[in-house]
Amino acid sequence: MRRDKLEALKRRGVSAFGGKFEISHDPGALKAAFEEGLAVRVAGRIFSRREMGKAAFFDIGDISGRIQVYINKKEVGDEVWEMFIKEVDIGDFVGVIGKTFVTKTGENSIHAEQLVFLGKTLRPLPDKWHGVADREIKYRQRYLDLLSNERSREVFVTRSRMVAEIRSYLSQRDFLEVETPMMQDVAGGAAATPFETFHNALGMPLYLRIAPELFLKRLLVGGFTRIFELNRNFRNEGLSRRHNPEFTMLEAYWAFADFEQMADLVEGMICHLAEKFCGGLKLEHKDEEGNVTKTIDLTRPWKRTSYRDLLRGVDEKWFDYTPEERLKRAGELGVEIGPNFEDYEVTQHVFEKLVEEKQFNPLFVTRCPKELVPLAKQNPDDDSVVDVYELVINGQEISPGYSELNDPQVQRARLMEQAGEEIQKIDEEFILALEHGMPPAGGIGIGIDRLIMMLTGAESIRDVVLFPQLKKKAGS
RNA sequence: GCGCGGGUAGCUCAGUGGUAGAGCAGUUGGCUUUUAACCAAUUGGUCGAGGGUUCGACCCCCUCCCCGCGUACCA
Repeated sequence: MRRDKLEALKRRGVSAFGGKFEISHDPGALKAAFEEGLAVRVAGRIFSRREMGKAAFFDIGDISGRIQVYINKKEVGDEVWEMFIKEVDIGDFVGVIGKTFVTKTGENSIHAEQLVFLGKTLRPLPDKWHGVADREIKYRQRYLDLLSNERSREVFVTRSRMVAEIRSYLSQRDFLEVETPMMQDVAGGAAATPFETFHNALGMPLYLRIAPELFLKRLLVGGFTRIFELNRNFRNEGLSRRHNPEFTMLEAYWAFADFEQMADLVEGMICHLAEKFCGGLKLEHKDEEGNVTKTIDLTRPWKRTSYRDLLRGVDEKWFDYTPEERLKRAGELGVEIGPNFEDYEVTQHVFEKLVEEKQFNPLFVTRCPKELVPLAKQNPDDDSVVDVYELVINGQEISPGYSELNDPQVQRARLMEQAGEEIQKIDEEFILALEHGMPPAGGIGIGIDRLIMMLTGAESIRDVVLFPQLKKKAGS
């Protein structure tokens, strides 16, 4: 049907897929800063049309927004009018040359003097009122979601602006953005299963990075003092509402700082984003009907509490129990424990289920057990804990921050302890770098996707990642 | 991986062991200030795939595929 119109356009001497068209305004920008009587040239896709015999209204737009156009037969001429009626469909691209005006009903619009055809759409757009509701279509064909759901457009435009703002926030504080390898010989810096690939010319396996940490620290050794990297990490693990196999991570390192300065930096940055993009520090998450389901209060200063105190809040005698008693108590508290859990892992699971997942307002968890964080410095007064924070907001870990471990001998020992059961191999090149001297430093990581979820009120990571990973459909 | 829910027209959704439905989109006609335009008519289906039960299956049973939620894995 629409293909027939391609032929009709050709007969009319009109290029079905258009070309250059100079514009004076983006549709949304024109609508936002409307001024009457302006000569304008606007291009966009037609999203709806209302015909009335010899005149019509239609809406054109793009990611910037939409604006209404008025067109009538007498002014554009019979030829263009006939093309508009017979060959132009919802979804097609057109250019409009005309003047801005306000309709009887008060709608800021463009009065078309000329209409230029700029591109044919061979398939119909989704329902104009409901948009795309099918999750699978939203994720597999994100373009249809963006075209038909205002909310999705908002989230992704906001994400883009927030990421740009993070970069500018850090560069204003003299942090330099750097790029380190995504393909690594040893996938270090975290404990996660990596994706494996193979380099033919070098004849060696390579791993997609699970974290940039060990390379960023090499740069501290090399004399950089304030650096960050904001890019993708890859982890070959399960998918969930909070996990996508590739996700965006910010890591920043600051020489001669410690984890508390890093906490201040992160607190300041997240509050800045909330004030700039979310209208303040009280965030409301809403369901599809617009009812408030959750409120997150980012008012400063954010609480800083030790890991052990938080667990004592669950059970004040938690650390007085024997490991066997803790295992039993975890069961009583309804926390499922795997078969070969170490004692600290039992405690960590109780922490995750009964503290982390219930914590919506920001909380810096400090003095975490050293087993959990082998790349951080031990506390000088109690070497069973490390000088770190784990920032929890919205029931999720949003950001860890460390006083970075820079003693190569201790670092090797700590990684060896860890490597026992984990697959992690020691990155000898990293240890070698540390032996050349890494300055004391603070470091942070921020899971950007989860941060965006928290700030935009998205329930699933798939709603803040443009193309989330899905299973390949049979036959496609 | 396991458990629960889902897959019906391009989109949003109803539906029943006995001829497959609505709204929007599309098509045709009418209408020169509409905005979920309106009025009239009309086209459109592998009911996720395959097998089974039945006189008859979109519906019941089995297997598989995909999506969602939960769970497991996850510094």
